[in-house]
Amino acid sequence: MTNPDPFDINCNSCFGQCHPLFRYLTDNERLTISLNSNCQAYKRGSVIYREGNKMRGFYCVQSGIIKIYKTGSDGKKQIIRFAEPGDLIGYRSVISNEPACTTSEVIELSEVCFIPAELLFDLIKQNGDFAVGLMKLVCIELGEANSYITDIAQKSVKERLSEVLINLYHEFGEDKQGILKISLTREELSNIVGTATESIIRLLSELKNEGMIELNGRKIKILDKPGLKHSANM
Amino acid sequence: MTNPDPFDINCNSCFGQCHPLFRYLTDNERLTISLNSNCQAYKRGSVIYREGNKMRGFYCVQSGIIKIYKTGSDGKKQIIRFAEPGDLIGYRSVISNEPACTTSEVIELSEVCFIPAELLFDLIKQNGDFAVGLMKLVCIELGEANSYITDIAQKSVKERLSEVLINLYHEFGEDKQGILKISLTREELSNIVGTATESIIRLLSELKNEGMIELNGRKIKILDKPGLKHSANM
DNA sequence: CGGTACGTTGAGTCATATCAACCATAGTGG
DNA sequence: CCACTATGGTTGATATGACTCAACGTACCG
Repeated sequence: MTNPDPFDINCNSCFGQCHPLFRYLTDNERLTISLNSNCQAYKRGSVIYREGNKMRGFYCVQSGIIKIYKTGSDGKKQIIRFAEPGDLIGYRSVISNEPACTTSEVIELSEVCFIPAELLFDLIKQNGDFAVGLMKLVCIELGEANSYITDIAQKSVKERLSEVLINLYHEFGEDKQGILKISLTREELSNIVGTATESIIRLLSELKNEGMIELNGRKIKILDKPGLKHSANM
Repeated sequence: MTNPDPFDINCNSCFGQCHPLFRYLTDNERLTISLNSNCQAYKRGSVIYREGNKMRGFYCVQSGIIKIYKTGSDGKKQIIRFAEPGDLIGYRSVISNEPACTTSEVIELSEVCFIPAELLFDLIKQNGDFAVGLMKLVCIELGEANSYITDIAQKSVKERLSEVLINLYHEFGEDKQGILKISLTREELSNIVGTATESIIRLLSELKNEGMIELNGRKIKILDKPGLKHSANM
């Protein structure tokens, strides 16, 4: 339950790393944002915003990895997605004007830039290309959510785990030794797949025995991508 | 596999019944739309657009009920949501510029108005209030999808069925005799809950025996709303 | 009158959750 | 420096929710 305090950082070069969306902005708009935004670093375990919070703005991720999850009625976490450098988080609740429907918690040391809500609305209204771009972003996320619903409802736990591993590979890639760059606990994996931790452990070692993956603690190496995809029924 | 042809209808008064979103439009914008849109009626079983289709525009529902579903890798349908009078369908794929990720099929005789994609983009760029309103719509849908993911991943089939019944009540209401206005086959219910048809049948009669609901073929009457909510773990 | 779609019930099986015990590791405070 | 505690990982045994398969009933429709 530790929740380390964030700390201010210097972020002159914010927009360099930011979402391609910001390319649509005029110099003037960019200036307004950099005058009104506020960058902070958060350590692993920090919560950037919590389910139920009223959102006064949204965030742009400069570095690190963040998990976005919902808490079910029995307290179990369900990871909805991850945010990486360039991603925006929290904008959904800002726009829909609802309390945050998810919690976002840092997995790897992250630098995050806060941008107040009013600026977001101004940009949407002033800059049509930005509006279309942002809307495209939400629509893609919605499409992914729809697929996720179908998968969870219809696939077996093993199929889902295989699919999750493939997705993590596509999203985060692997290092020189072929190890998945994102490192998750078994529990976090179970919170993505939507199952018990023990099931994840058993199925991971099944996949290992089938030669699909190699395991070394939290380090996961995918050995047989086509095999895994097949196992995921993709 | 029948797919009755749609037929043209007169739709002078389209915008009267349309989504509140359209209130943001100027008279001029409204005129442009009514000159370029095209209303048709579709019978039960008709498919308005099919998963994988390239979308040349989106639709505004004037009357009727439409189910929006995805087909899983084994061919099983997963109903994502329903569309009612005033709802927009198909806009997600238009904006994200992807092929349709769902199929929309008519459940009850529907009048539907087609609006070409270019007009949508023009409106977003020209009319800031419209842009914000539409974005709000997508964001709310995304929030609902996130809840759905969590529910399907964590709740039992019976909890989900109870919740679906409550949701159908809120969305469609009941007639004078207290019977849910939307009438679904057991299979359609199973395609919402994400389970086997037989399970739905058994659980419906369990809920009946517990005094939660009354059954008469497809007619479902909710007797004990608080009880159902409790059974849904809401 | 036969066909087709829908609904129901029973029996058997299997995937997955749950419960419990145990080990490894690392951080903490006295 | 050591005992203590928390966290994460693993394994086995057991229970059960939910699916599958199969048979049959029912109703409507051309």
